[in-house]
Amino acid sequence: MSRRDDSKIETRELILVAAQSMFWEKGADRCTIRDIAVEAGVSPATIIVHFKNKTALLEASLHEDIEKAFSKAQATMPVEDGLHAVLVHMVSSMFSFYDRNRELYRILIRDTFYEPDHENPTMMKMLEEKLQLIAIMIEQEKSKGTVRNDAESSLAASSFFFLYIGVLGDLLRDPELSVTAATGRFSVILDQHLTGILTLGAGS
Amino acid sequence: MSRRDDSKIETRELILVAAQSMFWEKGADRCTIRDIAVEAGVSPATIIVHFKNKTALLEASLHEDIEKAFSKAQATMPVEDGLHAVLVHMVSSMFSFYDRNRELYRILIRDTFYEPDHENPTMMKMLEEKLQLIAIMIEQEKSKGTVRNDAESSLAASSFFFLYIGVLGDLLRDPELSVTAATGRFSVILDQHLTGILTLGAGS
DNA sequence: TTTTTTTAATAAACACGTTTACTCAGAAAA
DNA sequence: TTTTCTGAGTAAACGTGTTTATTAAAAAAA
Repeated sequence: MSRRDDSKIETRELILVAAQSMFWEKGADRCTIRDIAVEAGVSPATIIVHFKNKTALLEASLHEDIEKAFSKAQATMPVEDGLHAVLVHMVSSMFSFYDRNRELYRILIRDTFYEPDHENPTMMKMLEEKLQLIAIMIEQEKSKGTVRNDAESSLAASSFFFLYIGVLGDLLRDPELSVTAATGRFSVILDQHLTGILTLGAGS
Repeated sequence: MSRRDDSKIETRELILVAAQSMFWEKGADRCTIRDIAVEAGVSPATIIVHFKNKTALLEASLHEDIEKAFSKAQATMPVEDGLHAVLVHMVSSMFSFYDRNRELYRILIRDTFYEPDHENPTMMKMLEEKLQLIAIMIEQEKSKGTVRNDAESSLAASSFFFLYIGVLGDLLRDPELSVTAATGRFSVILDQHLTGILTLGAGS
């Protein structure tokens, strides 16, 4: 590692630290690249050299903590209590995590989620990874016999994710909605999804 | 109606027509308010006077057609074929509609969906309306006896919507994904949701 | 009719993300 | 060591959404 590379990494870290604290305190929309540049002691253009655009900087600022929160939730999964309990636990944990700064995570998702072909890949990459994990869990439930064998597990994982992101959206948009209420909402929705809402024998 | 009000409406219409054709042809991101202003023969500031911001203009440009597409789909619902067929029909119709300009509708959703407290209300208002409709349909299925009475229908409607918007997101983000494939994906997901993915007796 | 008030429309300016053209210190080559 | 090359960092400029201050014409009041 040359001296030049060292200082490059250092600069990147300087920017990242400044961005993290400023995004967190003022909100992503209310804090400009110029603000962060001043705080980090670099020029605005330098930030773009290191992070391509503001959204990429936001992703870089937040994704590590999200990853950690997920791992922590995963480590405390009530594996004995069945699929429903496990999934509600994961969702509830993440809801609590995002609740610490709803506004900020709302903007992260807004600026990340509907980009095409994953132009800002960090966040979407992470999601796909997690999705894979869920699919594996469902596959394991199949071998336990609790999930029907004909249920395609990657689609079931997608469904789970769509329901999760849906309720999460409600949570991030609506300041009136408590984490508890959102978790309850998700719990019911998941239950409907697992057991079906049709009367027996009415399946399509 | 005074002469001033008349000309105001006329100006608004001028802007709307220009916006519709330019958004459609160049895409929302690649066409500026200044472009539209020139096309409409007004100043950029006038557009903001009439529409508050670019997103509001985009909403106003598109919402009527979306409404029409939905009504058309609703009018051709295969009501005899059961809930699954009806819902897949609605979703399939809307997918085909959005397929005419995926890029444009992707941006509409991106700029609309994660706004807080419904700052740009047009699109979200519409969604809530449609959600209400779905909830009523599910309620009717209950009285027919095809849906379980203990399934909360507003949450069931939300679920449906989350699954729909999830697959729609896939469609709008991924140019490789065909309408047929997306519809198929949704059909399976909906089936899972209606009948449940758990083995019988394994319900929570 | 004359005066006052309202407001649709606008030009100019502003804010902010991003691009461009350039510099100069450090690495590589001679 | 001297020269050449590379690329991290930047100042200045640009593009574009939005705000501000102003105007003038229509409506209301006198």
